[in-house]
Amino acid sequence: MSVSFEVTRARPGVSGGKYPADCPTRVVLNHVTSRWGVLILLALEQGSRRWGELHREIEGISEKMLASTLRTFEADGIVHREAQPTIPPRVDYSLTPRGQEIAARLLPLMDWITDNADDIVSGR
Amino acid sequence: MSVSFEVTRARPGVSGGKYPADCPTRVVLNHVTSRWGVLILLALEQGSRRWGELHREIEGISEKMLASTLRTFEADGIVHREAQPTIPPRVDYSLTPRGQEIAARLLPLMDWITDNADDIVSGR
DNA sequence: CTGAATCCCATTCGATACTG
DNA sequence: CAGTATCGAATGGGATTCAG
Repeated sequence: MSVSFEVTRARPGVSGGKYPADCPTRVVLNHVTSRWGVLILLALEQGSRRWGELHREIEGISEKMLASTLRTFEADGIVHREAQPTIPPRVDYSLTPRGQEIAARLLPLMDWITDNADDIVSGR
Repeated sequence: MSVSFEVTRARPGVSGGKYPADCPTRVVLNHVTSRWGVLILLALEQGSRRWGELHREIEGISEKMLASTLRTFEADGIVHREAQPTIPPRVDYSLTPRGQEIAARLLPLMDWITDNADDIVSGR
């Protein structure tokens, strides 16, 4: 299969490389690290969530940003959306396998931040 | 009314927790995942860099954002700034131990993104 | 209940020009 | 070289309204 290019810049992984502006990497990175992206992924990492649950759990997010971030992730194949055509409607969001891989790599970061945020913010 | 939450601590790491809007965690998370934060940290993870090197290596970043992101990280104790009072001036940036801990947790994420970005963006 | 659509303001971001 | 100053543009995000 012609091997996805080492072109993506003959680099040994990210380490050692540059960060071309036009790289798909940038797009995905921006989605994941978007203002609410990490929080949504971490919430879903703990299991499927309904719209309202996400809205409540992620304090401060507006309906607009929750909707648009979820749609972006759905298009990326990171989040799965399952709507039940009932009344009232019920929609569940969950991570796809791909989303789970990302979330798994986000957990160590968040745990570290959780442990150190107080010190950092208070200038220690 | 104080209410200094031990709440923030009462949880078993992030896993299982909520994400209070006023939590220092949010502040740090927003710094790290700011538009250029991750790229700067990963560039510095490979070693000390001069201003101009960072500017060249991180394609697309404006001088303004490079300056302000670096200052934020410096205030957080994540990046160390060392200026030599020479002419022309020379300023080196490097990760503090704290910054290295963060960067170490960013590498697995970036490596995964590097490996999968093409598929995601092209809709596979 | 789960959104989509619209309006509008605040903040962020980027390009350019300028300085020690 | 390493920034700062400024300004206009883009984006984020709140509030409200509407719909299935």
